[in-house]
Amino acid sequence: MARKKVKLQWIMNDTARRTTYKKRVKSLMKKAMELSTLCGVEACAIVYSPYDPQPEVWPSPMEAVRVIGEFKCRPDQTKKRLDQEIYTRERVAKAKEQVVKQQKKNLRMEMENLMDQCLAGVQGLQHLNIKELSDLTWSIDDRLKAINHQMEFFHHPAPQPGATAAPVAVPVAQNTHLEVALESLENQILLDTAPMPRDSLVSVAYPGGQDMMLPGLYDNYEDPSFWGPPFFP
Amino acid sequence: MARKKVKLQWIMNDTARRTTYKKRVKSLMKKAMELSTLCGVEACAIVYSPYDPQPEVWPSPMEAVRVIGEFKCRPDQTKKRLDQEIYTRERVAKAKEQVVKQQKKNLRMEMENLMDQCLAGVQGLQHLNIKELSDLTWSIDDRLKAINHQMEFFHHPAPQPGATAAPVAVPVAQNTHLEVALESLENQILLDTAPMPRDSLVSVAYPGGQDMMLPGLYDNYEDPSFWGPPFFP
DNA sequence: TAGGCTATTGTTAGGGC
DNA sequence: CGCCCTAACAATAGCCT
Repeated sequence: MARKKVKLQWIMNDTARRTTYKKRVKSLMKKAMELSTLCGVEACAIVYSPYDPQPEVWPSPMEAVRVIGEFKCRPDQTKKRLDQEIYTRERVAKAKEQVVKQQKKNLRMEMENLMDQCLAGVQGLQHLNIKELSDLTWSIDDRLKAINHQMEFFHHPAPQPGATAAPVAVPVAQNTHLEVALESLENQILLDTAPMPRDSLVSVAYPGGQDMMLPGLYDNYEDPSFWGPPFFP
Repeated sequence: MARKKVKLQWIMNDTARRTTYKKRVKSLMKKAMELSTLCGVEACAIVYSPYDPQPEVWPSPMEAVRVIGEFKCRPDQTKKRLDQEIYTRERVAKAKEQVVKQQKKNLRMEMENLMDQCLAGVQGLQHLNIKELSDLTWSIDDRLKAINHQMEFFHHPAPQPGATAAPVAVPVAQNTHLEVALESLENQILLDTAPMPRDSLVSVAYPGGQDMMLPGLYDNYEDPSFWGPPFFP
């Protein structure tokens, strides 16, 4: 019995995932058939799965290809919508890349500052009194906290500034702060770009209440003034 | 409140159809999204409707085109499946055409017989006694019944033998006997052809219990022996 | 693995506004 | 038309075989 409401996320358990797939894909096709019959509309649905060499297709491979062809070849607004989508997608990708880049830059700068301070401290260690030593320790501790704060956005990945962008290829149950922020950024752009905002995008939640600041929708994310380190003198 | 279980057929009422469409297409896209998320599979869904100049597409026009392209270009079994489907479809179309053709032929022959009998009756009317007159009337009546019986398969269309095939373009609530028979024939062929019969086609019901005989799966439906008039001397 | 079962959640037809 | 509501209907998660 459906004891609990399942969360909308990738099902880890293999057999459960397969079972759910089999049930749901069948339902989906049925729903498509019902919609087409009840409302007299043309429709098609295609699902690729690792459980079958052939994709699941409704109403038939031929019909699907025909329907899609009609959709692809339409020269009017559909074409424009496609171009618009390509444009938006590129814009989102570019913005995301800039966000990640700047985030890494922040991290690197803070680590360099920390190293500088450590180096200075070590070099002048013999000349410091207890008070100065304590201050140095606290200062270094602050820098460490700042670094940790920055690193939180990357969560799991190694804190090396030169590392590639978090390659979270496998589905994860818990998104990193960076991922959440990127998603929020994408939603902002989509909302700004879309002529008619979709319902699913209207409510842009910000889980976890992180304080990573997202820029407004400006065109050049290269400008570091948008990303100025909030805690650097 | 959903007081009654709706029948799976085209909704006549315009506003109700539109409302149902709006609700169901939204649900369909949601289901597609859930399936894709839960099971980590690629999927797309496209619905054309008269209620919107643009088709409803999930997950996006671009993705849909990409997914379809992948499906279309696959050279292996998918291609074979397409060819197989084309072959089957042609076979079904040919069989259906032959059925309609023969049905019309039957109708025409019966009408000609009726006319012959009427003509003979009229010409020899003055020589007939009461008994012969009664027999003639009953005979003509039988022929009329036979014609009506044949015409039942066409139901609404004009009974002219030269008329084009029943052009039931608009959705109808009640299928004609001919349509039901043709559907049954199609299902027979699909069952016979399909390597793995689909669940939805296994139960080929024959609503109304009509007595129109469907041929077995032979290759030449032209042979009138399969369609020999059941009530001709 | 695939079906069958059922408690539970999800969908939606029909109304009202 | 679109939106909200609710009861009736449908889908399905988790078990079991």
